[in-house]
Amino acid sequence: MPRERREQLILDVAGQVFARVGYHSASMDEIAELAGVSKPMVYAYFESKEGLYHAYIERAGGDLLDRLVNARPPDQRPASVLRARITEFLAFVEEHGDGWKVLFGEVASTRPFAEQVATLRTRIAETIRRMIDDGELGFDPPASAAIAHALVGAGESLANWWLDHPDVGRDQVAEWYLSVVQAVLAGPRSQR
Amino acid sequence: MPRERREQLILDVAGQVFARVGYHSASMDEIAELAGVSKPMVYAYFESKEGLYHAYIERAGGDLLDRLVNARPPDQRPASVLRARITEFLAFVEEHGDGWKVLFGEVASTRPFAEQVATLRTRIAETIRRMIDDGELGFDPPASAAIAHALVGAGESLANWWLDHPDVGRDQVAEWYLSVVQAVLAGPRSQR
Amino acid sequence: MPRERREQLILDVAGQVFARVGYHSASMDEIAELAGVSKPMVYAYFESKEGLYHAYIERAGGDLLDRLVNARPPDQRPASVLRARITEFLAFVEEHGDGWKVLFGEVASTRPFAEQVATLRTRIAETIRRMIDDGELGFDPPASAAIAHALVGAGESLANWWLDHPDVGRDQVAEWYLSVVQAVLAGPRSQR
Amino acid sequence: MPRERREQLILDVAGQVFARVGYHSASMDEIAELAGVSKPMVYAYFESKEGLYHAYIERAGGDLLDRLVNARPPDQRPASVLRARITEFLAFVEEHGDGWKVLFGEVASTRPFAEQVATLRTRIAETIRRMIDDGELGFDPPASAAIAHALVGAGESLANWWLDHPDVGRDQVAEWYLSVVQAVLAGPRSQR
DNA sequence: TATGAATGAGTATTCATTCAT
DNA sequence: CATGAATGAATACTCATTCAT
Repeated sequence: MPRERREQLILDVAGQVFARVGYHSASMDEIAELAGVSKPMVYAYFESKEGLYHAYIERAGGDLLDRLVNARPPDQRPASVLRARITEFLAFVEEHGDGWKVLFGEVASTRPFAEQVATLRTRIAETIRRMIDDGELGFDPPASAAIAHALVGAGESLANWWLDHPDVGRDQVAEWYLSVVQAVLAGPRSQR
Repeated sequence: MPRERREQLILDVAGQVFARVGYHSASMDEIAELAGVSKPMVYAYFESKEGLYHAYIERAGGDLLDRLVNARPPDQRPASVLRARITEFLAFVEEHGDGWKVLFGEVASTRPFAEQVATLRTRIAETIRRMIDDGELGFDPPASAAIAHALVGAGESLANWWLDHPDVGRDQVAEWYLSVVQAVLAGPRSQR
Repeated sequence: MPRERREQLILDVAGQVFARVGYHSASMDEIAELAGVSKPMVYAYFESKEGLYHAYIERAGGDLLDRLVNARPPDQRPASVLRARITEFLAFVEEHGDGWKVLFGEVASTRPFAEQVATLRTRIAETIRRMIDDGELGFDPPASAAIAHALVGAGESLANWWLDHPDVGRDQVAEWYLSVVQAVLAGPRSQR
Repeated sequence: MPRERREQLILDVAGQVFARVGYHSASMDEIAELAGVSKPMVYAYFESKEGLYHAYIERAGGDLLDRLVNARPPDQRPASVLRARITEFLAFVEEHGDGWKVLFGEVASTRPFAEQVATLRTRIAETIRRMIDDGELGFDPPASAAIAHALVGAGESLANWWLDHPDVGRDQVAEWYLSVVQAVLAGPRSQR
């Protein structure tokens, strides 16, 4: 088996284990066994447990960003673009449960990785912030960054709520999230 | 030193350590030493590491809820009530950094405690959901719960962003969060 | 409550605990609590866990020896004396289960106490050896001591078997033991 | 060094330690060190302290039973068979002191293992009981089981006495035990 | 390349024992 | 006389990591 394939396979297994028991409780023994590889192999490929986690975050985060960036809306109206991205985001959550749990679960605050995840979150927030700044919304730059983060957090939280209510359809959730984002982007003017 | 005082002292120290290195990496040895107590004392008071963590979450969560519930707005207009609560919330984050980090950091997804924290989050969300259902907003019940979670997540995320930008004033952040909440509560009608 | 009474009470409780979980697993905390006394009291009376155990063995061993020595047979024929003693022995096992378990259970080989129990066993064996030497049985002194130990062991083992078969009557067991002892005392001549 | 050899070596060392200080006081640290192995190895091979003890009992008990079963008497007369078995038994005690002490020392009553040892003792007793039932001795079944246990106990006790009197020859002790067993098997008829 | 075998360093937890009051 | 509060020292067990082959 070529190295590249093995690496991917190990990452898949590692993701399952990390998502199930968390970083600290995951054992290299288990990961190696589930992957059908000897432990020294895992070390040869990823250097250390931290390295393995790092690699997994990188891959999952990259996947997520790719999906967001490559979302293909039917037309270029802002609302369509937004809806397409939200749909992609929720698709990732649905199809890639392990990645989601790892990226936005305990990792987000587990010390050596918090920064890496924060970066990812900031990059996602950026895509939103740009939409804000591009509109005529009257949020100043610091405000727009903060608001963007708030919206990302709203999405995370909504996604987690969804995981606890799997009977709700993805489109429904997307609609809610969309309306939240739009309301916020439309701004406080609504409270006359 | 009477038992009650020591217990509080140990909880304080435990919170610092948990906030700094997380549950798994926290060592009972370190906690005991920082508290100026022998390890068996910690066990006598809290039974186990899990018990200690549990006790800390309970205390911090209770503090936060108390603040939210006891917020005293200048008048009873919804906007005033909301602003008062948001201010209390941010005050908790500011004054009680350890508690905040523990409650909304890795704990939230560390296995035996996730449920305890989820309960807290849900209770906070409830206070928001009630505001939604009481208004004339046209969100159906499942929607209102989901939206409430989204708003809580927005607040969490905003608070975390704030911790990374300490030069921004609390009132400013409160204003932003307020406008987000109000925009969402005002609902999708704004997107004419 | 006078000291003497308390001491006896503590010994009673200690015996129960020792019999139930063994010396090592017995905790001074539990003993003190069950006795309704504070731990320092136990230490004041018995110096240490070892001291407590020692005291218990002494008391239980003394009880057993007393019974054996004070057995009152209906007449002075050797068979009657023997039967009376065996009956007393089994009565002790039946009525004083804790004492029996402690004396002839793990203690017998738990290091610091083995000797103490060995002494007790030897003194019991002595009473048998004397019966051998007093007869006309043709056992030389070393043999008589060895045979006496064997008979004591037979009794122990029989008593333990009895504890596992509580439906068998005491008299029946006594009869069996008696016949074993008598057969052995009658000696190898039986194997014509 | 291949795994199987190491396992046996660790068991040897463990037996020494268990025989010397008993199960509870034995420390895995000491066993590992004496075996010239690191502690994790011991755990890798035997899972736990209990597992190690269990394995040792199993091995020692198996050895003892094998010897009893495989005893090869010069001819098939009952007396010869009996003598051969007794000799094998005493040989085990002599050559395999640790095993003997562990099997018939505190283990016999140390909670999680008592049953395992009781089983062994019962299987030994069975071999004797069969001799009783096969003879024309007039012991009823419950009696024969009880008597068999008594004889096993006599042997244990005699063996322990022997350990305290190492100057006595093995043949001599065997002779004594043989005469005890035969006298009992010959039955109470001798007491005319 | 690949692994079976091995370990150093650490962790939670327990318990007999003792002061200060 | 009596105890609540406190601890030193030890123990079983785990795990990321690395050689020797």
